Amino acid sequence: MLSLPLALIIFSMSVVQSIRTAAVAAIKSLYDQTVVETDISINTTKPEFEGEYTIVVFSFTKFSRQKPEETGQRIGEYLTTHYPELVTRFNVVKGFLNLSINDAFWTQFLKTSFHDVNIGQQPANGKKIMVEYSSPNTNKPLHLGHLRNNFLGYAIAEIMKANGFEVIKANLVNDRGIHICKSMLAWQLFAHGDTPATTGIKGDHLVGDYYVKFESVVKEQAEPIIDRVLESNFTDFEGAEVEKLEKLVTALHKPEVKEDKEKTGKIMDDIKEMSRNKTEIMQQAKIMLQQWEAGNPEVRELWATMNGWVYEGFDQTYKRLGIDFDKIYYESNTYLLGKDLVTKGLEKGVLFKKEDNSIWIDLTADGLDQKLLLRGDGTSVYMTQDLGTAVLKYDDYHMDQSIHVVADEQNYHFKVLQLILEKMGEPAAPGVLHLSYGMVELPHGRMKSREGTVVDADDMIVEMVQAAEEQTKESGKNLDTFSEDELHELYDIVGMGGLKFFLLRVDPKKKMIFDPKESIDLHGFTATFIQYAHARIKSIIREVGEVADLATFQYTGELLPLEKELIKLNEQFPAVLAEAYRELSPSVIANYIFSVAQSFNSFYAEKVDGVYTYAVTRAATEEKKKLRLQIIKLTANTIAQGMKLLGIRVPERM
RNA sequence: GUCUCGGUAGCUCAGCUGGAUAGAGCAACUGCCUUCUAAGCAGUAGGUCAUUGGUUCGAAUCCAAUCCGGGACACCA
Repeated sequence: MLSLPLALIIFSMSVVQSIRTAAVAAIKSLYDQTVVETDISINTTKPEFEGEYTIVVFSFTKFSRQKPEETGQRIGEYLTTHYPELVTRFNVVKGFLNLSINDAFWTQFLKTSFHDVNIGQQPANGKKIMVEYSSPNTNKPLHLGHLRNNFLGYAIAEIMKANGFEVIKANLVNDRGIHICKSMLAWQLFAHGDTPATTGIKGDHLVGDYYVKFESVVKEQAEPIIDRVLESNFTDFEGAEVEKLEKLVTALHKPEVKEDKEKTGKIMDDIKEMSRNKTEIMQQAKIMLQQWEAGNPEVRELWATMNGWVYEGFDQTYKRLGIDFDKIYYESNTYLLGKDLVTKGLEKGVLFKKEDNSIWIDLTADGLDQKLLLRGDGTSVYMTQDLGTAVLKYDDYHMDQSIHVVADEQNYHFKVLQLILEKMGEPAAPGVLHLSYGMVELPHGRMKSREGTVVDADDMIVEMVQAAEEQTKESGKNLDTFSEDELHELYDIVGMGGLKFFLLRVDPKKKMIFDPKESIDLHGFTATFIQYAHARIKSIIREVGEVADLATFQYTGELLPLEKELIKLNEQFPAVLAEAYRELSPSVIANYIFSVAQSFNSFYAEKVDGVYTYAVTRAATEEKKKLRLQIIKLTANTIAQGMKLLGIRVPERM
């Protein structure tokens, strides 16, 4: 085997990858057995054993026909003799082959990477991905749930970019429908011409206030109707509705239902919902929606004006959140698009028509139900619109993948959407991917707008930045050298970072509990902890100043444990980045960056007999100083880059 | 009812493509600031990994059943 080129190849790969390659060769040579690299299980070595990485050899005993200990011993010997530039020592415990990686491998990696501010960035792979996120309704301001969506979408887009994809960030704004008509109507009835300008209220909040007003009027007007229904007086209803209500009310009086709170609640919800639909103000809202669809100029103008207020408000919030989009779709422009598709599907025989002219798809063969795609009167439903926009987006960009960041309560909807696109043979179909994330709950349970437990996004931002300011002042730090502007920027970096990190640090798939008290905490597993580590490093770098020949320096002595540990952790960044992409999970990055910061803090603080073990400015030799400077620069770059992927800034000092 | 996701320390979460004595953070308790920032470090305590059975040299991880919790199953979006 040619040792020099091999060494070069190995130096250009990750450590784990190099070990895999070497192990495959070892097994081939020792046992004449061909194994796939992915069949080799490699873990980081437990701290109580010597070594950095461990090969699990149990599964090799099948073909080695030796005890695990012997197998490990032989592979270990092979690796140290044939790959000395990679593995210097080994030890075998049971079926675990612990490898000590050559220090030169680490220092070589360090030399080539420490100054790379774009560390982890993969070369372009020629593939295009659209990430659609945020997707707000225009009748209410953003709340905590939207924040998780926004941060997730943004971070996923960044992670995709870092993995070499071309990314289009898209926002599909739901700007039309009964919800916005509710706000418009209530504004007409009760606002006396108030605008954001005359009231000083942020546009999205003003519009949201009238939505709330609308709902309270509905509630008021529905009460007498509900009372009549409960007295079996159905004068407000007609036809099939009367029959349904009769059934519901009869059921309500059954003794077994009376005892069952859950059943009673469900029946009452049905009655309430039907009654709400009969209120005068709801009827008016429906008329307004019809007028909107008919293009009534007055309604359209009010609609444009109020949506304008909302967009101004949203833009402020997005800016504050540090979130942006490359393309904005409006449902008012796209909601009619699905109809053509449905016609096409009908011609192809994928869809079918019922007697009332409504159009359906039968998914029973796929274990799902029949699904309505077009109403009997020819108007579209939610699914029709989503089909239309999916096709439109594909026509616009021809992306390889289209990721929809949408809460997991819509899992069924997306399953159906994908299936329909597939059956229609749409080219967009294979690329559609639902990034389903769990809802954000408060310690007491779900946020409910009717109960006023919704946490407003703008309020949340203000609170977090305030908390950052208070805790900075309480910390007893010397803030004299900071200007007012610098302080405000710092509070912003810390407060916003805290909020983002808190929402991104948990696996997106899982629902999460948002405890306001905990979210304000600046200690432990938080953005602040990581930002602090970064600021500390920058402080050291400033103090050290320029060091000659750092870029070409490679340390040749022996590495101390935490020096090695930090380099090793940093070296894993590209692998972590790839995993975050595979799992579509920014939390992978968050956890990793935290462990890097933790590791640095230990490195920073270790002290024996009053002397810092890993001192940089006061290192015992010039070589150690250069080595550690490279290490901390690398660490700062990894932290900054990782946090950037999460949309979180890191301060130079704090 | 059917489908689906989850159940790990008092709390919030990692670990889940099977690997060594299950890890963090918070809360509790001990220590550590005259030397590069104590928003930190070192340590103590805290666990029938929901339960039961199975597969395996090896199970928190895979399979099955059960229990508990969330969500979905609209001519709402």
